[in-house]
Amino acid sequence: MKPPIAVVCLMGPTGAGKTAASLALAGDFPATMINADSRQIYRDFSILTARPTPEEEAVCPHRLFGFLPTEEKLGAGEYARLAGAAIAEEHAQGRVPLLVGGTGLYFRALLDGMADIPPVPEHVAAAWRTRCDAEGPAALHTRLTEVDPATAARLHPNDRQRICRALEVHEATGKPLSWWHERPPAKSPFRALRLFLELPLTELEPRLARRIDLMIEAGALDEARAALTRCADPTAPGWSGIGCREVYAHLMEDLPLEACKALWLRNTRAYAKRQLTWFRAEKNLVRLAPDDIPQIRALARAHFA
RNA sequence: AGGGCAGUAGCUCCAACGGCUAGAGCGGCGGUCUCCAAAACCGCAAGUUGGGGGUUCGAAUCCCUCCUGCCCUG
Repeated sequence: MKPPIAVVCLMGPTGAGKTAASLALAGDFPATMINADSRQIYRDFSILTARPTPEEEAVCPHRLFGFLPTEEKLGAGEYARLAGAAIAEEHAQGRVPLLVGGTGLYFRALLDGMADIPPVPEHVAAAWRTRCDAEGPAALHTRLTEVDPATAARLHPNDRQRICRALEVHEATGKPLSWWHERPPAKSPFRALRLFLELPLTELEPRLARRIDLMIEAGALDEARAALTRCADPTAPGWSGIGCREVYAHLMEDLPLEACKALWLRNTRAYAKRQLTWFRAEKNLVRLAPDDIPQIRALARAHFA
């Protein structure tokens, strides 16, 4: 049994300043940034997902940023596999992994592990989604009650996304989802310091508004136009990011720029709020102010020592 | 100035003939989350129905008046 690998995580709502804080740490260690953001993985959306700039990326190695085409998606399990492998490689080379991102589920999958469910073939998943569209989620919920009563009991009849997931897992593996969940996940190979950069919504909102203007100045619209030439399907996974879809509506559906920006801000704000809700319930977090760089550095130093 | 139309939750709007506790979507607030997660889902709060008066057992709804906005005519 190998000793656990020490990692430091910088978590927090969008716009809190995670990237800036992470760069402050880069000078203290031979750091490698590991992306833990489900949007910054996309190759064609750099500005729109607030990815580190090329200058920022030049400071130290960055991994799992901007590698996925727009039409592909990355589930939490697959993310955990990739990130886990990247961390092990970096650690083996004497580097210090710094996980930076705002996707709570990705952190959970990587750090706490998930049930070891084999991948479900896409055609199986698609078939259930199609059936759900035709029959409605309540009908499938009733069906789920028969094959997996435990899961059905905790899912709302309207929750089509999770009902379909439970049914496809049952079909693909022959075991109910609850059976998989009962098996404890493997012990985490990481010793993680979880730093949560917290900012109340009232302070976040003006920052988010300003960031939208900065993104547009930085060429967000041109970035979206370029992305369109590679993938023009607005339902593709990469287009579902906040900012991407509003800009798509502006470019392709005559949404005026001002309306686009207003919608963009609302959606970003709502997302930040959901993140705060998620992390509020999360245990083992050290909560600190995003601009408390000395404290962040001290905690990281102590953790890696 | 005259005529017409409108005013209902923060926003956009629905409420046959006057008749259950004035509803919905969005937003807001709170929550859930073990593989679409910047996703998906759930709960809650919120209205002196522009103001005032009148008719009526009962008015968002009918009548009068005032206020505000839009349109038409001059």
